[in-house]
Amino acid sequence: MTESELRAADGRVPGRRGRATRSRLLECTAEMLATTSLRDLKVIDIAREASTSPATFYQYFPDVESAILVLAEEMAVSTNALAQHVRAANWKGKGGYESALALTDRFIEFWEQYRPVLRVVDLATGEGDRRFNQIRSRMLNEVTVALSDAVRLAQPKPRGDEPLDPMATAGVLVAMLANVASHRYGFEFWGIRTGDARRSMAHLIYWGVTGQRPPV
Amino acid sequence: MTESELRAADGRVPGRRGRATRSRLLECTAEMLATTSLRDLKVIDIAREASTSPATFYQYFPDVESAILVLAEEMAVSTNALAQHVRAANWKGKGGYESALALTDRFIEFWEQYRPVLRVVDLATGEGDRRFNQIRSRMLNEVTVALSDAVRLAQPKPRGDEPLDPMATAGVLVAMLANVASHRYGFEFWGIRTGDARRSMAHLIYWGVTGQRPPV
DNA sequence: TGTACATCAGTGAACGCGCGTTCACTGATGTAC
DNA sequence: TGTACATCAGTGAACGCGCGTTCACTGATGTAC
Repeated sequence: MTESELRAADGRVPGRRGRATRSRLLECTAEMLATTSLRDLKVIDIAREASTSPATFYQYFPDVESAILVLAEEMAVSTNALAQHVRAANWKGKGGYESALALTDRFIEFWEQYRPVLRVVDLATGEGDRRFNQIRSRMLNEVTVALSDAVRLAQPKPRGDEPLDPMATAGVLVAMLANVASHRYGFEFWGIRTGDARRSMAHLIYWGVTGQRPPV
Repeated sequence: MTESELRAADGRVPGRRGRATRSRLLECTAEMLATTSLRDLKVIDIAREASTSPATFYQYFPDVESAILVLAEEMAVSTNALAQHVRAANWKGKGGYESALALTDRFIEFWEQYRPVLRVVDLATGEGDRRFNQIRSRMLNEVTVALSDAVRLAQPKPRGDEPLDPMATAGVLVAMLANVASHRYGFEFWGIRTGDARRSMAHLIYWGVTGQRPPV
């Protein structure tokens, strides 16, 4: 286990050239996923697209899902940017509302960038695939925890009964962001303008985090 | 077009027996979908489950997706219960918070009931399938419009600048409900208790609808 | 109530495509001296 | 700098499974008289 070296299917340790081919295959997988359903994404096509042969694909990945899993892991790593953004944000007063708007934008950008991979992650998660499920959990967990810290700090002391659970509130807000981001098209279809959805989200985030009415 | 009669593949008009077989196939499709991914759901298996033959399946549906489409349409019809629930709700004071809690519960129940079909609807929508996309839009639209009416009525007159767009706020809230409902398992995984998520959602709904802080 | 005919319903068995997958091989690259 | 050998990398071509799909047929049900 000490050696977590990359290995080709037949046990070879890939050199420069091999690794280049492998990442070309990953790129092509990502590209094709943008225009093709997982169901219709065939090893042969990916290989052709990467101007190589199916046999080569199998040298690096046991199947298409495994290649996407690698892409998903790469994506998961880059969520820490979102989390850092949340941690760096200021949640007081007008600045807080700006932070909420900015977070909304970042989320939507992120989703846009990884839309095809996210599609598969969601699909596989829904079907009970453990590996994708873990990636999904891990990747959203970091942002959610960061946001829950913000909630914990910004929330006023409970006036009445028991306060809300910060992690629950953060989780719900992240769920909101995630779903709006992934169904933007549906919003437009209903005649909701992106700007309006953005402001509604920012309001809800501000409410959720601070417990206060936003300074419009 | 006047005759929108059900027709079997070869043009026959199904009688009692035929319609019974058809709905048995639908039932089995729904059942199997609960434990099988769309990818692995084969005509042969559905047919076997319904103790009939693949040839019979093709008598009533051109393929598996089409059968699921029928199930999705049935589901879409039953969303009007959700919409009616929203319309019947009272959003003032303590009762308003109760309404928010109740709506949350209804949503989660609904999602639980149709989880397998919703999975496919989301998947197909994500992949750009028009038919499923339309069903999704239609089914969420009714609730969203109902909720936007509530927002319009309950929202205080704009103090400062421009008010939020009610439809946008409603859409965002519905997105939140939908995503939390479909990823309940993920919440538990993070150690968030269902009760806490429920309260956080109700708070956000109350905020979104009334623009006021909830009466804890 | 019974018989004959028409139509509805279901299916066994087979065909064939398409794709996943593999293997024995050729070609490319690297390195030792 | 050149040559030989080892290892890395890539692939053509084929095999075969599994499934979608169909067709010609048998069986069931309904109805007319």
